[in-house]
Amino acid sequence: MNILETKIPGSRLNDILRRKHLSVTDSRKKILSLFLNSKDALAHGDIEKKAGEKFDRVTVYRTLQTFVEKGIIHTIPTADNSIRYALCKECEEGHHHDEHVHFVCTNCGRTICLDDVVSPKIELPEGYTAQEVQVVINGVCKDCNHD
Amino acid sequence: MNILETKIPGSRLNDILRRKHLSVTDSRKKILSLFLNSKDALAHGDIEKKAGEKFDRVTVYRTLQTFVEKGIIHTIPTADNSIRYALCKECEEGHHHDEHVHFVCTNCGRTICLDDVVSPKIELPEGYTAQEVQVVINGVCKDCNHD
DNA sequence: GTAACTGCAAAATATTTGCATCCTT
DNA sequence: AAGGATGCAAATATTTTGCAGTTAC
Repeated sequence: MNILETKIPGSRLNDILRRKHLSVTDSRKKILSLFLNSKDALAHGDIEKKAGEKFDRVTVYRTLQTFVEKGIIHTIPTADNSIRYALCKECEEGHHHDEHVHFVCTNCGRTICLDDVVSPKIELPEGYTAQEVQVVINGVCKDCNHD
Repeated sequence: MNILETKIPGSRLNDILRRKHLSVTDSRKKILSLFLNSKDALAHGDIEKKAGEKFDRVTVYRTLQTFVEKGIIHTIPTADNSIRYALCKECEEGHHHDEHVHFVCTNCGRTICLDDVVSPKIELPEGYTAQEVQVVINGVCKDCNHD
């Protein structure tokens, strides 16, 4: 079985899946490699396109759901309907906390994890307790600002 | 024409719509009154339910879209697929800036605008410029913490 | 060999569009 | 009266479900 045109060694894909007690299959390796090779967050549609005709649409849905449940990827809410998914540094190490800032470029449309920018502490009104803080910043990304 | 079981005076509904150069219709008044009467953000489905069988599903879609375009309501991205809409204090005054924090209760599921909690300034990496900062906090709300 | 995963078909949902009719201004 | 808004029908798009066949372990 080949490693599906990627820079990511197959062993690494295996490791990540195994660590999450998932069986290693072509579709999971392929989809995981898409995330590992992408700097940006991916929407369901992106994954279908990038994976080619190789996998059933339903398999993509199920794989993404499994990955989210196992903490391999996380969802990023965006103002337009399209949920995006991203695998981030922290997630790879096994402990899932996506308390970093997400950036959506209004020019190129890319959604980017800013792993190094941590969500700020926010004072909540009396009675509210926070579990998770999601920050999505819309603006112009590095690449687009160069033009 | 009656004012559709609401605490909001019809004149106020008219004013808001007129100010946005929208013609005053039953569906718009009804949907606007739902927002004015609700402390929480509403999803498309909520609105259909609360409006009863009175309006066509398509009208709800079109009305929400119009309201967003005119800045009467704004969208709140959430991690689950469901976009929610809310009319906030600032919006009523005509200038649309939703730079406040949104709170999603993991217990009761409500989405709440915390109008008084302002989004923090966030240091971005070199090259990135911010236009809008969306903050969504998941946690337990005031009401649910009382139990 | 067994449990888990995939693909296919189809159902269930959600959203968009076109057009004739009705309502607001 | 004219333009805009609505409702209905239907086209699309999206997501979920059931099940039989296949694959990983």
